[in-house]
Amino acid sequence: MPERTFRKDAARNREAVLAAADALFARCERPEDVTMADVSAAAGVGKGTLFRAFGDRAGLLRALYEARLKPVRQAVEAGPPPLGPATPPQERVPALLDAVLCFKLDNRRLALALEESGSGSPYQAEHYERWHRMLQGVLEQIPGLTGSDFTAHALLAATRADLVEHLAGAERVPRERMRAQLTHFVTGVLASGHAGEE
Amino acid sequence: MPERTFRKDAARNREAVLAAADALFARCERPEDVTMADVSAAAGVGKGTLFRAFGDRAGLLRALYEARLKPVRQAVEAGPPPLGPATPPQERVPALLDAVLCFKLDNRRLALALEESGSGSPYQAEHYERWHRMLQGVLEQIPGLTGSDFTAHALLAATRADLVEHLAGAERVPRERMRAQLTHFVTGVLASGHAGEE
DNA sequence: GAAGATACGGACCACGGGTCCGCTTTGCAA
DNA sequence: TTGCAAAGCGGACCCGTGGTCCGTATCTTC
Repeated sequence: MPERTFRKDAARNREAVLAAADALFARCERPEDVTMADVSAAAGVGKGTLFRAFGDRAGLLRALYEARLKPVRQAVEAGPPPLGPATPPQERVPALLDAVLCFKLDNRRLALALEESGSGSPYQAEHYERWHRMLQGVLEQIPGLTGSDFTAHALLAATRADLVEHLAGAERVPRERMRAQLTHFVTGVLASGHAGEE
Repeated sequence: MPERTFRKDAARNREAVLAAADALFARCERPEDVTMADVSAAAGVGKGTLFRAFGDRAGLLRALYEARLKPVRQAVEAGPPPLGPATPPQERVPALLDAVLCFKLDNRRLALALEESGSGSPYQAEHYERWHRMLQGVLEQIPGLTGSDFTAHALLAATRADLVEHLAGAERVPRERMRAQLTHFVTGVLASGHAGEE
């Protein structure tokens, strides 16, 4: 099997960088003033090492994001209801979006950094594609609901990192209130398929 | 009145810069590779002039955007239905969002440039605030609809420049189809307030 | 037309992402 | 244990970009 074997020091440094970046992004105010040099310095590593390990800034962000996202992904792909695949669509869609929202609330700076510095639009990122496909798939199982492709985009747009950041930061909307509002909104969208039918 | 009087050459140069930037953004593929030096060169003007006239990159973008947006704003604030204030809310909300969408379709690159280079999140821009206030105000006139603040944000999020760009560019969704989908989505959201009442 | 204010413009600066290459470490094999 | 590629290291370096500065040119006013 072609699974590359990594040298011990390379692996150690990779972890150090990941940990340092994590800490820096958590602490900082705006993600763009965590510089690559900062990260490498905080990790006690040269810039060259950092760039060889992750390719570029976007690569580092992606790696961090993916690592943090892993538990959520697993819960969605093979976990118990209300996130897992056994959930009826009507319930699962709000649960999915709530999970996304919570994730972004818990990782505000990181999500922000990824979306804005992610080398172009966030819509090219594979993790966005994954969410979109998943959501669209579930939406399609809801009878009477049309335009699942656009609907999935629109619903995900309501959880964009910078919007979340704005609401949580500038408008000081408390976490639970925000979750309730999003859920209410999503539920409304799902119900709308049936609204005009009577 | 304290209305500063501008020197003739200053005014001329300002216009030249605006026109040049407009052309460059319209032509380019990705907005971030229109550089300030490019703009000043295309306008036949020094960089100093450009920066004195507009402050910084975001200032230039904002000025351009505002200029383009003016007709739409007027139509919204004092025009005939379905955009103007005389329109019943149920109709006006989709019309407003359709107008935003069309504007972003017609000015893809510019809107993109402004949202991503706009010195931080787009949610701090005053034009966003204006749209949001307006939309929220109209939403509040719709009986049975709650959470107008969040709903306004969520609906506007569905017209984000990079989403529009993604759909129009990568997914090749035709203009009319996109408008129809957005309108359908918006109408659904509005109807949802009444869905659970019977 | 002279004088003061205003604007011009391009050389210049700071800074951040990303590269390069001589040196070190590691891991395998004899 | 020792030898020796190969893999990895790291910080000096490069480059492009936004933004500044100031001597010079242009406008306005009297």
